[in-house]
Amino acid sequence: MTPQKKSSRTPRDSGPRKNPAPAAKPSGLQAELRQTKSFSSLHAEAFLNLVRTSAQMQHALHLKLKPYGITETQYNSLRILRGAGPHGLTCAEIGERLVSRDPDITRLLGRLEREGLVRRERGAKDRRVVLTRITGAGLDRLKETDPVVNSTVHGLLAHLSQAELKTLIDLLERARRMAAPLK
Amino acid sequence: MTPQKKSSRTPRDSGPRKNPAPAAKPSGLQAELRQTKSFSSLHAEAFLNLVRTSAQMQHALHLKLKPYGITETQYNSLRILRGAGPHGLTCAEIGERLVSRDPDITRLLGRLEREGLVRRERGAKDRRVVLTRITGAGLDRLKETDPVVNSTVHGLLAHLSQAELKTLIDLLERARRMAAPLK
DNA sequence: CGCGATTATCTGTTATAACAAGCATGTCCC
DNA sequence: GGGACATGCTTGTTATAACAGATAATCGCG
Repeated sequence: MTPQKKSSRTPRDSGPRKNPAPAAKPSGLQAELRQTKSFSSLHAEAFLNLVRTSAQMQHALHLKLKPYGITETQYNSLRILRGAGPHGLTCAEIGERLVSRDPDITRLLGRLEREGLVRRERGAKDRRVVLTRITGAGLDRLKETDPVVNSTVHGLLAHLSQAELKTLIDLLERARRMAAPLK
Repeated sequence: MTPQKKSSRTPRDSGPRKNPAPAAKPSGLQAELRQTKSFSSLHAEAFLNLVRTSAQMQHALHLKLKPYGITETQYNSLRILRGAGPHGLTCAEIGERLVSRDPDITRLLGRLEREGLVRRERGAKDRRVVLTRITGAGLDRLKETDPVVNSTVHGLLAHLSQAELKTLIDLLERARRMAAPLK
């Protein structure tokens, strides 16, 4: 039961805030989000830009992949398995290599197996592990979707110069250093 | 020799690279993902870095917010509602301002209402819309979580200089220009 | 008014994400 | 070589994301 008690406290007015920072430079994201206040710090602004840009691009890619009946994570997994070659990989290894974390590799692979894109098999040496390999159908699916992904990603970033891309990559890698690895 | 040929400034190139030889320039992300092949293009490398960095930072924030019983999107919504003041906002307006898209604002707000953090009410003038306002309890929750979010975000990016942050922000905003707005 | 088109939100349904507990090996150490 | 511990995956459960269709109110126009 939610007490839902009526708060005796009226919502504190958010009226003219007392000048928190020099809002001299109206930021682009601030306008996009129709925010009235300026960001509390450059760190916050960078973080929000990062998350928003990532979300927009992932969404764009998602829309492109949808007609092929495959999600970004599934595509990512297939790429990983193709790269791993015929030996296959364990669930843990796949998890480590995924661009963004998935706490349930088992069912992710289960879905891919149900569609015939991968095949799973208990390890012969260590019977605890399950080795997953990509199938011919999986390779075909990748062959079909690779150009879509490549051209989408390229199209999203084509307006930046090589130098700008390198700077961006460098900054992102350095930014990531303080974030704990996804576990 | 690096595959990074400096062709004339046309960003074309980045054709399929079959070169299985060890990459001359081992990128940081490539090592992180234990990839054997080099990235097919700078665009792909930038995209993957972007998505991964965003995911790691969001995950870090998620872990910090979890003890307070609130998700990132919920926190974002409450911030938006606090910023909007006592007039409240419609579902559509909230959706526009969310940093990352949520296709189901109704139930997102429903969960917040169930916890007493927001209150909803049909618009008097236009009875189609539902105006949502933050409650006292919602403001309290924000007061509790704001320092956590601020310090987390700050901690994640504190090792970058102001100039680097500004460059990063600028590049992200420019990168975003080609991505369709989240809808 | 009344009809159709539009807008804004809600509901139903399915799929996936997240977390926690469980089960089957494998390893180590006495 | 047998029991405690570690490892690797699976299963159960709940919450949330995603999408499509339904519902309700408003607006434009004759």
